[in-house]
Amino acid sequence: MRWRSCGQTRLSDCVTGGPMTSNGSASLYLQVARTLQDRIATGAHPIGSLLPTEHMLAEEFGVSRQTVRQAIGHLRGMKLLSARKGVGTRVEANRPQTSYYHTLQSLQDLFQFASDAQYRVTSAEMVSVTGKEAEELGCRPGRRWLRLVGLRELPGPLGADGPLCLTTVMIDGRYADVAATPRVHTRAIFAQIEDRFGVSITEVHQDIEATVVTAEQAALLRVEPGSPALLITRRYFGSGRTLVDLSRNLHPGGRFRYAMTVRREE
Amino acid sequence: MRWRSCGQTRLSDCVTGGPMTSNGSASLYLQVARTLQDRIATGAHPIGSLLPTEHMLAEEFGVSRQTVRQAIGHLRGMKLLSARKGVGTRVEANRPQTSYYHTLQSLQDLFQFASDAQYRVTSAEMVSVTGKEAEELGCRPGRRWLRLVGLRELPGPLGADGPLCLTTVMIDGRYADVAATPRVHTRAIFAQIEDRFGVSITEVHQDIEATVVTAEQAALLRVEPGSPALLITRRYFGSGRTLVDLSRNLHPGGRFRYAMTVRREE
DNA sequence: TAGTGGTCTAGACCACTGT
DNA sequence: CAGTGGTCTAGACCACTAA
Repeated sequence: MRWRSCGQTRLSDCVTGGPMTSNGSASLYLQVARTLQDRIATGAHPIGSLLPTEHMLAEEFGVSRQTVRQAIGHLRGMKLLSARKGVGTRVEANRPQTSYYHTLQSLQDLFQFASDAQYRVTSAEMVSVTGKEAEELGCRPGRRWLRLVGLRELPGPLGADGPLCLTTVMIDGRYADVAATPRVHTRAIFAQIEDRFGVSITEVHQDIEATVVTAEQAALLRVEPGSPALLITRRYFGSGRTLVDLSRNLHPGGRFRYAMTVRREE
Repeated sequence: MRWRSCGQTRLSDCVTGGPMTSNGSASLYLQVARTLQDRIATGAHPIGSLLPTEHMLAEEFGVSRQTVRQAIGHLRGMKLLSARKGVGTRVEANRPQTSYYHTLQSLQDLFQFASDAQYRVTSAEMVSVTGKEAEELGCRPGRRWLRLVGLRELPGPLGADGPLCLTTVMIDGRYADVAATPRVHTRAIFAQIEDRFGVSITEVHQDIEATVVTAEQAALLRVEPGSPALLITRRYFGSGRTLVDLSRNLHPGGRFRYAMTVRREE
């Protein structure tokens, strides 16, 4: 069935005039968009169905096809519609979903310490992962990964309070060259892999839990054994959801806390 | 000075043909966009400067103004350009900044426990905040807030392991009616305030730190004293960055961890 | 092959801005 | 006021999809 395949609709009949919306002077395409949005919201165009063609809508509303396209473009921006060449315009959602975003300028913002922090690697060894560790890395047992262990600390007098965290990194063997031998890193491991191998990190999974430090960890971090700490595990995924590297950061409680702000879209 | 105020530029001279980009068949507006992007990247159009007018660009490239607008719209979507009616098109950025997003369907997703968890309030008292507490709430001393103290727990047998967390909530006195007396809440406090008072939460600040539970807290949470816990503080802001409510959640380490995924835009 | 959305043009008028 | 971007039109051709 075609929706109103004939006959013309005056936009002034359709636009519901809320108290805040001065619809009288709204652009034509916004009036069209609003009308379509109302129809979608009321179920006249169910989710999954195809909208009338742009040509038909143009005829119905008595506007040019370009104006209809602008209206549809507006609703596509709101994820209410999607369009495919040769097919049509599909209804994707009932109403605009108010979602909230946590925006990062770069992945570096996941780290919440100064960008000049240094990662001093004390041990770098190639290992064949087994059992539980292979499972954590999402690979078959026997695959080779580079394991780094070290401390992250601020340079100069700022670092006098002790290390920021104790960090263990597992790097897929393919990218082991970035840190094959122990040294001091001033750039994040994932960033070095991105640059050196042209891999692009598309997704990061971060996991935060509370724990208490063991005697051994306490000595390295220069805190009391049994004191609280945040254990932050990050998994960096490249294209195809393949794990590129995994880092495990143990932050002494007193020296660190994780802050984030979430904003409503728009 | 006007940039190339006269003379025409053939697009085929401008588009740099990377190995992956089949530029030969790219849309005209994408070729224009690419050319402009190159010029911006190379500093021919410095950040903060105005682009030549749409009319001039159309003339220069030998395309219609609509096509230039499409190209500019493309770059505006990438936050490289911004446009103001009556003024012009301004260069905002050097190159596309790859930003990453953490998307939430709703603020409920900040909570990482089952949505049927109950908040059992054991104490609700109106207080006049002073000193440090007033500072935390960003208000003058003497302002009245409602303080709730209680446990969040799962209903039925799922809750047998003990409470999910020990939660203290401070509610701006204006909205105190939503929880004036101790009772069991099945919906988040902020959501009740949103519904009841028409306030809309536009921003949430979340703060995660590690701590160890005191003897008193341990008894309530049914864990060992000195065991690790996550302390999650959330500040809910309404329009104008006014604090609507603040919640402080103490999660026993073993029962809880905070997970989030960040994705590259597009 | 018929019909879709994607692109493109050459015009036109408008609201807004800065002088 | 002149000039800007924002909107709108009536055409046209194209690449793509599904029958």
